[in-house]
Amino acid sequence: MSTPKLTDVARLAGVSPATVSRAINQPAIVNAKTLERIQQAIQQIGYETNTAGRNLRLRRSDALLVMISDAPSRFFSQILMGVEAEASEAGYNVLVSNTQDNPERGRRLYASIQQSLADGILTFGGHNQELGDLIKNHPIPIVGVNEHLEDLPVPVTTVNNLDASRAIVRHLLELGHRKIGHVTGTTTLSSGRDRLEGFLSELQQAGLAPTWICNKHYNVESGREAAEEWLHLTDRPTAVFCSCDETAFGFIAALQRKGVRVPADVSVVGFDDIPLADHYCPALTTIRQPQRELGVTAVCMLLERIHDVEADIPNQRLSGELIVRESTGPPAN
Amino acid sequence: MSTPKLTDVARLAGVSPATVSRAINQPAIVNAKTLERIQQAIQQIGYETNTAGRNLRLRRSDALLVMISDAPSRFFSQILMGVEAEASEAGYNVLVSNTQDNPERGRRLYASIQQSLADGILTFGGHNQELGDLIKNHPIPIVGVNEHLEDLPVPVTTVNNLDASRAIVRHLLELGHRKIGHVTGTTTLSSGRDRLEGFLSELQQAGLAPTWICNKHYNVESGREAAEEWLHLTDRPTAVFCSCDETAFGFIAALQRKGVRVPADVSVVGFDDIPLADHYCPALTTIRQPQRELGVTAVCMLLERIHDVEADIPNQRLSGELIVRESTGPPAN
DNA sequence: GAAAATATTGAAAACGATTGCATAATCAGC
DNA sequence: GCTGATTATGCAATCGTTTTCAATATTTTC
Repeated sequence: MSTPKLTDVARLAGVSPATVSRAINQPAIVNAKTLERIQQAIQQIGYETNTAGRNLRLRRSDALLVMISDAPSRFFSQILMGVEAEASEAGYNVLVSNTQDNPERGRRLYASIQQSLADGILTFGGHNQELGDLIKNHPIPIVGVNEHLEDLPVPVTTVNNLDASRAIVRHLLELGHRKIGHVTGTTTLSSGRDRLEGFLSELQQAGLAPTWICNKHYNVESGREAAEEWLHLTDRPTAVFCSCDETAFGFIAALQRKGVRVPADVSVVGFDDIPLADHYCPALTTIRQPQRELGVTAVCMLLERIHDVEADIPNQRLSGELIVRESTGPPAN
Repeated sequence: MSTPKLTDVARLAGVSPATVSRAINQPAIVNAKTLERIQQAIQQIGYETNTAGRNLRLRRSDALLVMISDAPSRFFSQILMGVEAEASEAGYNVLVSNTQDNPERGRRLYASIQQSLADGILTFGGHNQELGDLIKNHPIPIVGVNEHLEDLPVPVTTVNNLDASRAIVRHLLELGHRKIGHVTGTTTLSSGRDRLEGFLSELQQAGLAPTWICNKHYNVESGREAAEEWLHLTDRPTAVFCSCDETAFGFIAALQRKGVRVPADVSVVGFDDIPLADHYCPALTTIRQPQRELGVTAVCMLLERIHDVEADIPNQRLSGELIVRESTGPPAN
């Protein structure tokens, strides 16, 4: 009466449970005639494999855990779509959990593996502290997304922040800018540091020093705050590289409110290419990140790692693409 | 040598597995002295409950499945945070899966319940077709988020789209507008229809007819397209209610590009209050949706339903709040 | 201090699926 | 028609927990 199980199928098809199991998992090795009878029985009573039973026996979960930090990542959902697609393609389920930046919760998440609740972990953003000790003791399949996990032997997939930032600076130099500023992202994250470093190194290569560096975070408020600062500068940069699109929007909006025009008075570049970037006024010059692909790549790496925890998987750097739109132009002078 | 199990704890503590299990799940009924010995043993060997074994025995999964459609919902990740928080509070895990608008995949998702992979389903957006037959045969714990599932006995949590839309129209009327237009959302979704209906009914109550109705979808492109149309109107509305913030942004940006000023030339209202709304130029008048709370409420309803599938759970309508900012003002005349 | 009540524990049977080993059935070759 | 190889199936153990039922130990009550 309740949900049908393997035994029920077996009885109906007149075979042993073992044969039914084989019919499902290795159809090739069971007699064609028998196979058909079993499949019919399965259809007839609407049998579905019970995951708990299967997981128990196989000692695995076919589930992936997505670790995130409370602040919804800038384009978390986009990446998640990539993750979901690739994982489900490979027959895995996707669990989402949130550490809420609480080390204890991070530890419990890690325990999911031991609990055979998940076979591997994808971690968004730097979760170093909570993972450090754990990973050193017992290597578990884990892959980082977007951010490097310092000092931890964890393979990571990111966009090439260094190159992308250099491309931005080069673009601004080509437009004729010589006084260039940067509103940083969160520099406790590797992406924030890399974007800053790319910015500095490309400037240096051109024999220039940064005109303005404003230490902020990846969000809209930072853009507004940066705009306040910019307005009070005596020697204003003619172009500003904001470390993400949201920050750029906050920056531009705050300036526009004070009558400063973009790009006539100051050029602004973002990073990420969120959907709105193309529809802002002015449309935003930015770096397009392969968001979905980041998710897909991460899952591929994780699956490899699950297959062999010791596998030496190199970090994947996907390249971002500079998209030139309306927010950048020649300096005013 | 491998991961420790209940038996190992039992041996170490010198008790039977049964007692260990009780020590974990109902500590009150086990002798204080024994309890402590067991807890020490658990600590010592680092025992973690194996979920598969537990799920098999208990015939449940402690997992929730979040169904989504491919297009990342406008603020999917925000709601997801609410879901995750509430679910983990209640000891549930959260699975994310994507039907990709494929009925077959929807069916398989549903099967997750039978597979004891998840105890209940949260569905974002209308997944009627794929669920219709299934739900009628076997009632399963399922709750809808954001959108009503037509003709299906599925409890739903949404924002009160009707009232919110009325509030918008009232706000515009108070400002003196008499020629008001609406760019609809996806009207195959209940939210799109409700927002339209609220718009119409409030106008009617004021003895007015809508000046312009533009049938679009929930995205930025729709806003741009609507702007094209608006520019070609002979009798232009002085205020436009866009069905979501993104659409409003697309609309405003496209107008600004043609030299039309907001709100001087036309007032624009959005819906959702995404983070950028407050930092756009002009800052957007919109409806604040309790995104996180939507997630929390949905989980509460689902848990009730899991507890008793037959439970009669009323739909929850959370109220949105009109946030007046800079994008609306008196008509130009 | 004995009987009755209560508090703790253990033995063993599930939960549902998979698989090594052994057996039975089929087939090829001579 | 017999031998040996091959193909199909079944038996039974196992994965790690939980829980019923019964047994034992500890109190309480009169």
